[in-house]
Amino acid sequence: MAETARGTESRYGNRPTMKDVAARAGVGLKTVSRVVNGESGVTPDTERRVQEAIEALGFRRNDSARVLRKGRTASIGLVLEDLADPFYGPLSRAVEEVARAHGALLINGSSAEDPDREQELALALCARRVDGLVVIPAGDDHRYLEPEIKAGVATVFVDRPAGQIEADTVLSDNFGGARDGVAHLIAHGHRRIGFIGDQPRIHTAAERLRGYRAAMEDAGLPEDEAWVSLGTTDAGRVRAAAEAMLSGPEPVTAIFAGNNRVTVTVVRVLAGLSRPVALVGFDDFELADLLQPGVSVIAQDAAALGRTAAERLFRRLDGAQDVAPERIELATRLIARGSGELPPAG
Amino acid sequence: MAETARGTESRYGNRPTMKDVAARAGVGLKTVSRVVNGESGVTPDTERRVQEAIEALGFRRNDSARVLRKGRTASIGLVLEDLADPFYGPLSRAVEEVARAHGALLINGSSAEDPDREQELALALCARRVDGLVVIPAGDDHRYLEPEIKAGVATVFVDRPAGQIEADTVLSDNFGGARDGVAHLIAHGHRRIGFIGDQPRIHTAAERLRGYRAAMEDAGLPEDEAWVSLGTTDAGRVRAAAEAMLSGPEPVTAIFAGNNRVTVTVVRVLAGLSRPVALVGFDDFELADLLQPGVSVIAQDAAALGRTAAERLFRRLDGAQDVAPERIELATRLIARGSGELPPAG
DNA sequence: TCCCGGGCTGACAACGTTGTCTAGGCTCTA
DNA sequence: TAGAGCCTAGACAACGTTGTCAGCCCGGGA
Repeated sequence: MAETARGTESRYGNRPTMKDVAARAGVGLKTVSRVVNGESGVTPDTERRVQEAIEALGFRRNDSARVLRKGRTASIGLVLEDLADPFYGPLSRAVEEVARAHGALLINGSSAEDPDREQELALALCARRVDGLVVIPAGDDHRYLEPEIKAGVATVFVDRPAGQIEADTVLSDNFGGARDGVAHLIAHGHRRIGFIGDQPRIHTAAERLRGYRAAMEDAGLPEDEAWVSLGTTDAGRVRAAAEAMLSGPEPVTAIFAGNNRVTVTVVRVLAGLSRPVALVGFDDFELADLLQPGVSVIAQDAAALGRTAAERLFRRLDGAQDVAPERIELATRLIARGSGELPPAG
Repeated sequence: MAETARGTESRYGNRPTMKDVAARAGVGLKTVSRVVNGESGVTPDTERRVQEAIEALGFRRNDSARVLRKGRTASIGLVLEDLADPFYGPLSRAVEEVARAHGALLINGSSAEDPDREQELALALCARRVDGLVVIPAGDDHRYLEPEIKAGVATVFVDRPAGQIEADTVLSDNFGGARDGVAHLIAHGHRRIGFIGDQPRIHTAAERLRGYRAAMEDAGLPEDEAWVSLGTTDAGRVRAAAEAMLSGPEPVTAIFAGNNRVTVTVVRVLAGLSRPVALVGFDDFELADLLQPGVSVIAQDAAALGRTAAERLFRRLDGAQDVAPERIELATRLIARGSGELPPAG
């Protein structure tokens, strides 16, 4: 414990470096570098000696030093809301696959829907000198990223638009999707339709509400304050909102749920009811088809969002710096499974 | 376009460095470093001048250089199977939270259940000099990590044990969980019980099969080759397996599903059947309670697995290097929702 | 025999930061 | 007023790698 194996090739507790490998192989530092990087111009015999030394010492190149020297990290950052959310898993995975195809690693962090945390995370990633950044915004002011973008950090926003700055953005057609979903309910005879959504400061929530309103207006239906409820998506709040709009003298006969978490809670509430209430939810979810009745949804393709964003990002990294920022909108798809086709009860 | 703003404070296209900030503020390099790191010993006036220069130039410290100098990256790596799998989302998030509490970032990658890719990823993370590594093994030989561990990379394996090396491991009680689940079916009168699981080379799959066999044996029940099916968890394979054991002269009256993906497919198969078949699945999943009947499961706590592993890792990083590797096993929990309590039909 | 060219190889600086050490100016006390 | 001591500030080396450049050796041609 007192006497450690110090001073043979490398200091105890420290990793061997190319210098150590070079010393052991009896060659120059640069030759080791050449072998490690598979550069040409090394005789087979020298290469073998170096390889042996690498094996013997358990050498592994220090990428921090490499990055410092080369300027590129071959890694990109992903700032999302919550890795545990089933919507972001596939999105994240899609980004990772594209990154992998470009030889880059993915560093990610969850903002937990907190703008300060988003900023902290994004800037920490910039300090690591990620080559690019994919951001699912929690806040609505991204001017803090301007110096970074100017300095060459390719940045793409996904799922929600950037605030106060111009940048590439990949979105689902939240407005159109919600409008289609509500129109679907209207087509099945509903006139009193509730909307339960996320907090209005969140772009997707606002857009979906706008879609709901557009569909109601298109159909010449009145709107009732009591039919719209916005707020956090925790089960308690959503349950209360649903129960409120389902009671009273003129209860809604159908509900449009603003996202997957809301939908699930609404399904639970409706399961406890005796009369049928129609439901369409935004976002698809596993097993939606197995419930009784199957839950009709507006599906968005999370993987496609991630893939599109990441591809856009690497296109910029591969030279298209001066292309103007673009806003890409992906279509949504109505999947009818039964719950949206129930006729109005009562 | 030809004449760029070169040579004022920093080269065009490159980020400003502390040197640039120092020049602009008219102070020494080290003073900038002090300000950036909030060290003491700088007069308020000097600090203000430096801060102004930082703002003006949009300076952000280069953490690569910092890491090179300091030796610690304040980041840990997570190698898992598939970020898009609903089981790994919460696990990953839990690891991230612990990392965040220790001021570290999380770099992660999916192995896609491919041992070579797992190794490639893990070693790439080591080259980045992550301080520690959380690994959900895809392969069964991890000797390739020995030099890294020896060099000080704290490593913890989760969900499945390390192969061929001694290392900290955090597992669920797969054997006990499966045994309890099958015993639950037996207690409700079943004698012909099927087992559909993942590939036997995967540790969890093997353990769960062992649990199934133990429960059958404990109850003195015979075992039939035709009741056990192991293989990939894609829907086609699982569907075929389920249909096979549900047909013939002596069909099973209950099925134990080896993981969440299998369970979901089995639920689909059973939904198409006229007679009731009992089911218990390993892994809980959202909405299991809303299906008809509710799906009984053996639940493991993915977040607890991740949290426990990450805490173990940081305890090592915080000085407990010489503690012997430990194997921690977390209990599972039977959640009865109806599908496991169906009596044998026919 | 000398010179030239090409293939290998290594010395050295640089990337941007932090730790160490020293210098200079100030205050405080005798 | 001189000396001690503290506080602020900057010069410099080092972290481990890669790019540049120069040197060596060997073979071939004149």
